[in-house]
Amino acid sequence: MATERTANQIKDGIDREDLPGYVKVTRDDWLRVAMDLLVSDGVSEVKVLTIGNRLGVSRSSFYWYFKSHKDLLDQLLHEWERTNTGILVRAAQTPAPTITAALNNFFRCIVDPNGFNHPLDFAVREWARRDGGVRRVIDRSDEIRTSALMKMFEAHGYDPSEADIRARVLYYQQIGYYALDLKETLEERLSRAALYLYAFTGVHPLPEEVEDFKVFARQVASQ
Amino acid sequence: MATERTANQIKDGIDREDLPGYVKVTRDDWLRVAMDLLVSDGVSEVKVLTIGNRLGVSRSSFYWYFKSHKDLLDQLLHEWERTNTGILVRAAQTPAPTITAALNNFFRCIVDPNGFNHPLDFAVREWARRDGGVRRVIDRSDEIRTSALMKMFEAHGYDPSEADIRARVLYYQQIGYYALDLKETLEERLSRAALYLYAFTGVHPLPEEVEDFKVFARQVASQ
DNA sequence: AACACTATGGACACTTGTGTCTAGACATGA
DNA sequence: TCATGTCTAGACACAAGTGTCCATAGTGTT
Repeated sequence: MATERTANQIKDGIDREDLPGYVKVTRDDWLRVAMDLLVSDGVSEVKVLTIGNRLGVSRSSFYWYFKSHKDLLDQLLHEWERTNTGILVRAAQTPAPTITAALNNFFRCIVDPNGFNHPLDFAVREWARRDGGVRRVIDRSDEIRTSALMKMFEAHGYDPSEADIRARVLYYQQIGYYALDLKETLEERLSRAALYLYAFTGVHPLPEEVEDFKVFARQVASQ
Repeated sequence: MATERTANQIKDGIDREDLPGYVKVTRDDWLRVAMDLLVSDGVSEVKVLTIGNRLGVSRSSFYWYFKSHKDLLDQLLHEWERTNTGILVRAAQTPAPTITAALNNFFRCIVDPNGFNHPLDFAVREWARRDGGVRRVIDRSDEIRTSALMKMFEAHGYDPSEADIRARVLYYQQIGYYALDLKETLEERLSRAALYLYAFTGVHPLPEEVEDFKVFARQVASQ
């Protein structure tokens, strides 16, 4: 009896018989669980012990893959920097016939689960409050993001100072929305889409543009 | 030699000879330093040891005034609840001739150092992410605040659905602005005031209204 | 079948935090 | 001046975290 799990079958019940040698978990496994913890509970909960327990592996094993706890955190920050800002900037730069369509591109990447990762963004932001190094990295990213959004408004005929303000209001309110951590449903959010678009651009969106966006949002949400 | 400070002269060099009996610090001193730590470093840094060191007093003394560490945190949350939301709601309810003037009232309380305390608000928000009890308290406050702002827009002729959106954009972006923790100077912010007002209301503010606000902001900033 | 190599487990040392207990310092009032 | 009551200091116990050391479990190789 006592059907003990073999070394390669721990971890969420997924078989890992492909792993070479006497390996229970990989470096990526440590990183993945660390990232989950960072996102859901904040940097202060990213603990070697906690991750080890989740992986069903002893704490000492961690030090085979990472120099130290700080080493792990550096990797997480680097991963954030590599992904989130690039996604947002690319969305802002996507060509669009009207400002409303351009804004739709922005919101597409916001609501897409495979797009901008706000829980991660927010966790890193919180982390930055207690770590000057992180603070510097995040300041650079914010600058890059807002200036990309400003260029987006400029490309649709707003003069520089108005483009700057609208970029800020748009970006700030989006960060604020997730800072509030509201529990709205998708439909609640979508019911306000047309009015949001109007408030952000100052022009009334075409009904078909609003409808396009709603279709897209429902589609990615049901993925 | 060895000019030792007497028991009543610790704490930031302020004489405290008025304290009765053999008292070095008061309950309020513990609360005040705890609040400072909460605001500047987050709830995880509100430690009995740290506060005690800052007050120049032993840790044990803490337990004379508070039942436990959690007891202290409860007091801080209660203090936040008592102050911040009320200040914002009162600003939103202040009578105003135009929507621009009403918005100026809102921003007045935002920039006033004696008004809305955003570092505290943000610290509590961060805290809520890891504490369901705090989460419930903060959700209630957000609801109260946004609905007060919505009523403010409605009172100036916006229909309910537009008032709702404009209240949300205004409140979300304000939370976002402080979430970003930008290092703008007051003049940088003021240079954008007219455009912000336009973006939030959809109507161009009168020059004298903008000027009124700038005068007020410079005045409270130099206090 | 012995070996080598990689990754893991467990014991240990150290640090930092909370909370408890008890002796004692200090002002005040009789 | 001496007792009283209020606050404080220091020692202790305990828990949870990081990091180190070394033995050893498995795999793959010869």
